[in-house]
Amino acid sequence: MEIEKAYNPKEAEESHYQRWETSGFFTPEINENLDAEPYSIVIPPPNVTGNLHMGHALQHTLMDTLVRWKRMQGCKTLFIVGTDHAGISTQLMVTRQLRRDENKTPTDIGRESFIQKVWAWKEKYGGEITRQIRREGLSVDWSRERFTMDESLSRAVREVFVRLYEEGNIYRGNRIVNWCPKDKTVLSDLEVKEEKAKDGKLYYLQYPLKNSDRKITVATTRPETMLGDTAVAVNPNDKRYQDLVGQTIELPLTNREIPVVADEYVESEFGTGAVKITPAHDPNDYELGLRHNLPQINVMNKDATMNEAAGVEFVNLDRYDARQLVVEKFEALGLLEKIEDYDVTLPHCERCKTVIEPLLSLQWFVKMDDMRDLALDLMERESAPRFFPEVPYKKVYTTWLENLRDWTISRQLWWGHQIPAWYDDAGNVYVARTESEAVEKAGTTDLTQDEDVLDTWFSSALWSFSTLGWNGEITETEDLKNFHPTDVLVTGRDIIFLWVSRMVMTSLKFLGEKPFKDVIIHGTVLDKNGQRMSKTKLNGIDPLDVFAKFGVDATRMTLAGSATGVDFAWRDEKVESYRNFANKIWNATRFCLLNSEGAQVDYSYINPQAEVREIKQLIGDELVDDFDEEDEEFLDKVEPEFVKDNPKENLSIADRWIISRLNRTALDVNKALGKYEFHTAVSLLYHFIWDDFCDWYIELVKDEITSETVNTKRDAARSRILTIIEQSLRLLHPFMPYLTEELWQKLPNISSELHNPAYRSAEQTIMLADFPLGDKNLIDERAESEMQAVIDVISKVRNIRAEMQIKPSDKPVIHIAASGDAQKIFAQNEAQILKLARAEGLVLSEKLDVPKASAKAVTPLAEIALPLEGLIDFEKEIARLENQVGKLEKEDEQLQKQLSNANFIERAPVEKVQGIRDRVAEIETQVTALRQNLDALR
RNA sequence: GCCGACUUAGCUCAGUGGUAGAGCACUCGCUUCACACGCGAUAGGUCACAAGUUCAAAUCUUGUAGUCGGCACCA
Repeated sequence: MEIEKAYNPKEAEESHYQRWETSGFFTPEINENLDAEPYSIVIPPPNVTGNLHMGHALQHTLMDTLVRWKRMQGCKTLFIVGTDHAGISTQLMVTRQLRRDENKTPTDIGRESFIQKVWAWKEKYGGEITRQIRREGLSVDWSRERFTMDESLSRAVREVFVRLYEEGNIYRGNRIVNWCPKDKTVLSDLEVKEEKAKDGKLYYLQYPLKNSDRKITVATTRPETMLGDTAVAVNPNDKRYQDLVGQTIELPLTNREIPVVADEYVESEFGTGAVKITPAHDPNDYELGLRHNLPQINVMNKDATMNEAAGVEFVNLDRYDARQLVVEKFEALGLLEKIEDYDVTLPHCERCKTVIEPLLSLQWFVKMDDMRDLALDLMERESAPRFFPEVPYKKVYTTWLENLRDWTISRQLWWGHQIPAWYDDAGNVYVARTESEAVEKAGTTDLTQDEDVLDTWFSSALWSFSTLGWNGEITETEDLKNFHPTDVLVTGRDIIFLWVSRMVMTSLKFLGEKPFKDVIIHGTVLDKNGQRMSKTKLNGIDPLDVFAKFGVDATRMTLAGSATGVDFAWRDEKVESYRNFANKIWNATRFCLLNSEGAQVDYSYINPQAEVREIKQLIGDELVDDFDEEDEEFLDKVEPEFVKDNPKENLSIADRWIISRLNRTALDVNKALGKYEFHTAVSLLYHFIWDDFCDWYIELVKDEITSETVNTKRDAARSRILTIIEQSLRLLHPFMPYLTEELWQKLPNISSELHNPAYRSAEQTIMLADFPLGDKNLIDERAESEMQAVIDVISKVRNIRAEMQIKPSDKPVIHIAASGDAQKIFAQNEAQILKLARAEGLVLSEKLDVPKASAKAVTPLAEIALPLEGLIDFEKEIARLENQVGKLEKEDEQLQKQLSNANFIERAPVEKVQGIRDRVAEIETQVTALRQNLDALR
């Protein structure tokens, strides 16, 4: 068989995905088992404008690993994929393109044609992210791909809106909101990021009192807002100002008069103890204004320039220019007391980084209280959803819910779900699922729909069930029945509030069940200096570059290999090591294939009992109707017939050892994945395959495998190693889909017969093979410890060889002194010991009888000596032995310290104490032997 | 201001109440017939610091320092 010397990821990556997809392997319908347990995950929908980044790659890898694992186990598996319309960023992108290509603004072309342009843009470029998802190898069901603005999903949005409105949980009102002057839309609190201002200043302005020489000083960071001041407030208990309460101020730069009011909100100790009140431009002032019936004067336009209410001198000035002018004018009037440097953190638009302007504005809001309580109850009652890692996210999530405030859901955009509210001439509002429903309610066709659209996250909040068909009108589908609640949500911590919690709330509210059982919060991939990757810092690592350089599978291993929930700095070296790992597997398989004549993949070669059981079952079925597997007598009767001379039963220590290790690994991998400890699974597989299988097992059986003598024994050995690699590939498949499929298809005797029973009629693929669960009965402690004894001997001899600088071509004789039982083990593995330790003879005895010029070593079960006449450097040998004695004695010292502690003997568990005593005895034996050797050398 | 996480070998990170682990880098040796993206053998750590709980602490508790993150407030 022709097989390349090195793994070429690109070839494998290009050849399998399309077949997987078109053969329907990704759809749940591929599962023929009617009773199969369902398993489902919805992908966090990436922005339709988006490009794949490392965060996606990480979460996608984790989800796909779980899905592939469960699918191989026979679950009816659904992995839902789709994209998010991403209101603001998509609108911005198309706006930019419109300006570049046609030098027009959205307003120039009008709402309808602009939206058409966005759809056209989406058709043309929106597929980029889905192409990249395919590249990652994700086993998502493309036949169920969704977009948040699909007709059914949009219907779901309107349904939810109408129902929340009708029960009074959605309302329209005037509130101080976060206004982005650049994007010209309102933002929710979660889309605002607080950042330190570079050179913040605090301005002290003096306001003269009417009919008095007195002035009252207020401090502000935003002097331009004074043009909209409608009061000055002081604390009622502040003696300095008590007499001024109720008096009138002549507000400079305006011809308005404003009152001094008293309010508990003002802290006397802070600043001057007097606060200027601008109800239209500050949330606290707004509240205070309501309490004191103050007018609200909006002095700004939507782009943060001043409006006419600010006065003729200021109109159309940008807010910062206006600030400058206000300060200059106060100075000219002699009313500028001072300017201090001041550290302020200012709210910024998360997307465009513009400083947010708090603005009084008429918007739509959701009252969250009812839904919040549903989510909190769920956590209280069922501890659901379960967060991984639980600390700190369970608390973060709960605390946020407890302090939840109303959600601003309207956005001044055109791209998105237009708010299903219509107004008649009189300004009456009709909220309805459709325009005709609104017309019916209003009794007139003369209606105008609300111009605004909904926050993108409003539709995302419905994602877990809207993708499965729920839209209010349709509330029951096969998919909903089978796959909701979904099993696990995998996402970043930045959207726990924006998305995770809102999905929980809407799902509980509208379906009466949670959207998912578990939530995995993955870590953040940082750059190699531990900095967050960002577009502005240009330190981002493009997953596609990494794919091209090291392969998709190596990248996936790197990502899955990081501990769940923990941030980690990106290292190309790490991917490189998994690239090497891929190559290692490639070559191990290559070796097996180069020696595969007469061999086949057949599980009974590594688990003869499975075959025995199967045959017994067969015979049993023929002999008696109600064959009972537990019927020992019966079993014994049928056994000898076919067990005799079965080559599959001829297992060496090494065979039993690797089978034991394989099953242990399989058990542990399943256990780790069950706890979402991907990194544990990765590490188990890495070390089983590289260390146990490649470094030891292949070497141990190499001579037998490559033997030119054709016989059943050789073929059995070949079948065995092939089957072990086949099982290993299955275990690895959820992590490294391309490599494992590529190799699996090359193995002899591969067929759908190896599939999980649920997929027997599907075209052959490793992704539907039965995932090895591991068999406890095949764990062979004895084989493991016996193999360890052999490995110890080989390692010690290798150590002597290296330290004594013995040429590879020099082949000494190994003398081993050991107990009779141990001698038997070494005798059974003589050929392997000689080969791997590069020796030409093995002498076994109770006691060593070797010349003085010998190098020696001890293992727990054996004393080893290599007669090295003429090769031995006595000085070096003494140093080497002393080094070993030193290590053992250091350990002995620590253990003795424990044993000399009476409390330890008394209180520590008996087996612990005994374990230490045993170890001490072992050390003593070894030290004695080594010392005798030292004495002999001196 | 409140809450939280992290600090382990040169680097990046696992780990855990009972003798410190990996990958990479380093040192030495190897054209050993799957693989130099390899093989073999070493070396390297008072597990941030201090106190406490315990027979036993790198692991639990408290405090300190540094790093990072979330939330709130900001006249």
